[in-house]
Amino acid sequence: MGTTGTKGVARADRRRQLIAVAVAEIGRRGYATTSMAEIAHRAGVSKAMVHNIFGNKVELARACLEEVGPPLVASVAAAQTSTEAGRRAQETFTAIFAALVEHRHAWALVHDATLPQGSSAEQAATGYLDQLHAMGTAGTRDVLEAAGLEDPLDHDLLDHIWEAVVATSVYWWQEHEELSADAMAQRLTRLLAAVTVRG
Amino acid sequence: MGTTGTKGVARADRRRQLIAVAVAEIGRRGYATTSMAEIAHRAGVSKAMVHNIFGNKVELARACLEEVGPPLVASVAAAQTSTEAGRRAQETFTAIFAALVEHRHAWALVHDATLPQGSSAEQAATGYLDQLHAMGTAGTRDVLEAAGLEDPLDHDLLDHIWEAVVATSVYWWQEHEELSADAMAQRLTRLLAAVTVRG
DNA sequence: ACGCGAACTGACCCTATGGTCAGTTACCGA
DNA sequence: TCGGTAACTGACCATAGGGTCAGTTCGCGT
Repeated sequence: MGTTGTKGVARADRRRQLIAVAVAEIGRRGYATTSMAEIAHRAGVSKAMVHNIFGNKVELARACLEEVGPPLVASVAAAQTSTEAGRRAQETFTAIFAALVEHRHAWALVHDATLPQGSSAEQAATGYLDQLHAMGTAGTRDVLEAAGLEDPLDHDLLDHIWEAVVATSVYWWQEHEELSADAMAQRLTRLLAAVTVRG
Repeated sequence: MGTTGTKGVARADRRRQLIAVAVAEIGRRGYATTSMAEIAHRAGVSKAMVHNIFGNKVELARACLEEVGPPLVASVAAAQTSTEAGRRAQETFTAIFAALVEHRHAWALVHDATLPQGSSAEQAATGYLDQLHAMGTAGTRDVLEAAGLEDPLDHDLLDHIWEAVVATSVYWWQEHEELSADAMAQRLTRLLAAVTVRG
C-alpha cells in the first residue's frame, strides 16, 4: 500500500470539498494566479484527481460560480421589496452581507477579471453579474428620476458606481472579519446618511 | 541585409516608445495577462530588445508606473486647494480627469492587482496609491466630522469607497472615449448632487 | 573609407502550469 | 472471498512565457 489507490471518499463529497477549497483560493487570489496544483494540494489530493472531476480549470471555476452565484443573487433579489430608494439601499446592503456570511469570496469570484474571456466560467460570472446589475439599476432609476436626470449615460454611470460601492464594501469587509454582517450594513447606512446630510 | 541589425532608433527614444506601448497594454489588460512578446510585437521590435532595455518584466512595469504616477499625483495634489468639501470633490474630479487625458490608463496601472507581490513595481504602485489615498482622506474627514462620526473604521471605509467611485468613473470613461475630461467632471458632480438631493 | 560602438534579432534555455493516461488501491455486493 | 467498480496517483506531455546570448547590421566620428 503506497500513496495510490482510493481513499474511500465518495466522488460527490470530494467534489464539494474541492469546490470549497477552490472558492476560497480563487476568491482570494484570483483565477489567473491560482494553480490547479495548489488547489489539489490544499485538498490533500493529486492534480489529476481535480482534472478527473472537473475536466479542466475553466470548468472548475464554473462549478465554483454555480455554487456561489445563485444564493447570492437570490438573497439580493429577496431584498428588493421596499419601494423607497434609501430604504432599499439599506436592505440591499443587509441582504448582500447576509448572503456572503457563508461565502465571503462569492463577490470576488463573480467579479474576477482574470477569468478567460469567452470561457464558460466568464459567461456564468457575467450572467450573475447581469442579474445583480439589473437589480441595482432598478434602484438607481428612482434616484435619477427624483433629480430630473434623464441622460441614459448618467444612468449607466451611476449603476457602475453603485456596484463599485457595494464591491468595495465587501472587499473591505473581508479584511475586517471581526465585523458581523449586520454591523456592516449599519455602517454603510450610516455613511450613506453622512454623505447625504450636507446639500 | 536581413531583419537583424540596428534600425537607427536611439535607445532613449525606443525606451519612450516601449513605455508608451506598455502603459496602454498593461493598463488595458493587466500586468499578468500581458506578455513581453506582445509588447515587443506592438512596438515592432523583438522581445530581446525589450529585455535589453528594461532587464525584466517587473522593471518594465516599474518604468511605466514612474512614467505615469508622478503627473497623476501632481495633478490631483494641485487641486487640493478648496476647503469646502463639496467644491473640493468637484475640483478633484476635474483634476483627475484632466490628468488622465494624456494617460487614460494611468489609473488602471496604479490599481493593477496582478502586479507580483513584493516586487518593485508593486511597491511603486503602492507608493502612488498611498499618496492619492492620503489626499482623499483629507477630503472625507470633513464629511465625517460634519456628520459627527468619529469611528476610525468609518473613516477608513469611506476612504475606500471614495477611491472606488473615482476608479469606476475612470474605467467607465475609458469606454466612452468621446467624452471630454470636463464633461466627465460635470457629469460626476451632477450625479453626486442627485444622490445628495434626497435626505 | 573605415572601424567601432550602439541597436537589434533569431535561436535558444528553463520553468510553471494545464492537461493526459496507464496503472494501483480500497470499498462493496454477491 | 473474490471480482468488479470507483477513487486515486505518479509520471508523463505540450505549451506559453520570461529570460539569455552569440552574432548581425547600421550610423557616425575621424
